[in-house]
Amino acid sequence: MRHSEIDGRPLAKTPGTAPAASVLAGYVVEDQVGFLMRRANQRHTSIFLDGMTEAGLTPTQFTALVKIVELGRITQNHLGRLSAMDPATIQGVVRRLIDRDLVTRSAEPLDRRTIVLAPTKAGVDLAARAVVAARRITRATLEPLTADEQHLLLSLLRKLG
Amino acid sequence: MRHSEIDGRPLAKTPGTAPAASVLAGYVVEDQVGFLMRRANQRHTSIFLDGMTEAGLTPTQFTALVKIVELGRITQNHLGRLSAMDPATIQGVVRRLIDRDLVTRSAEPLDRRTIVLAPTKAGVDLAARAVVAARRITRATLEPLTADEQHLLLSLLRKLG
DNA sequence: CCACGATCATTTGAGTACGAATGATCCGGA
DNA sequence: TCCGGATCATTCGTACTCAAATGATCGTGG
Repeated sequence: MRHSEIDGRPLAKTPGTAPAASVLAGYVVEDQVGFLMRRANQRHTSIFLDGMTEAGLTPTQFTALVKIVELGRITQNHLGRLSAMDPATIQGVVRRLIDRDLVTRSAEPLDRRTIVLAPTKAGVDLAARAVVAARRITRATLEPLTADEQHLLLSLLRKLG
Repeated sequence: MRHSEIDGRPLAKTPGTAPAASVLAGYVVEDQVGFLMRRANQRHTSIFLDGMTEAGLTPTQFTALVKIVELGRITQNHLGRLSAMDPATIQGVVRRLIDRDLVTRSAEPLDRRTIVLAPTKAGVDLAARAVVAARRITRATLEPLTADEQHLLLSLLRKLG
């Protein structure tokens, strides 16, 4: 059990490179939090994009737009912090919202470093419709769980945040 | 409650574009699964990269390498399925592992469409060291939760996968 | 008042993620 | 046998994600 023998498994026929699952010492990647969260996220993103085709928003674009509509006027970096995106990320997300005329940017005379974002009428309207879709998306994502499990998951994720 | 008045919140001073948080109808982005999972994932990725600097592996590179070491010989697309990555993604991940001489690729005469991947000695050695770091990373990620909560979270994520 | 540290926004580079298209190969049924 | 559908790997385009560097501006302590 301590010599580097290969146990039951079929040996690789590659000359020189002997595979040794034993070096992993029982580590199972697919049981790790990271792997499971990545998979869960992938599934949710897929559900999101499917359910959001009409609005044509990605998860991050949706988050940013909702916060802008909610707050009316907000600075770009501040929006990023509220939306859990760093300055480099929020920059691209906001640019795409502006390109689609969902958001406007204007100078802030009181602090010339910043740029103030505000929703357009189209942005508010789209956000309203997108929120309806988002509720469906949340339900679909959580559908494999019972109501109790759903609340449990949310509270655990909150603690992890 | 049904007319589109603005409730307590301070009104935006932008002329023309009146923000209306009411159109969101009580929707709170930061309470949604998608938002919470994205945040939890960000935190884990950050912990992972910090704890994996010695090995210099990203989460996906680590996952792919571990599966290759575990299986000894494996086809690229098959590896992608086991690692939860589509063909386009696994291609780049594997290329970087090959560039670092952690993995070799060889032709498969029995099916000339496929490419067989196998770990090098350096790949096996690195995987062994990386697994040690990965156990620490998993502990650090789950540290805010009690032991019971940790198991609960994993089982909920598994159901969601 | 001015110099220094902090903050704002942007850019670049590397990596993950996926849809869609492509070309090569495989395989099963007519 | 050969044809059509499936699978394999690659490439392209778009988007998110972060680190690091940059330049502009702000605010404060000396």
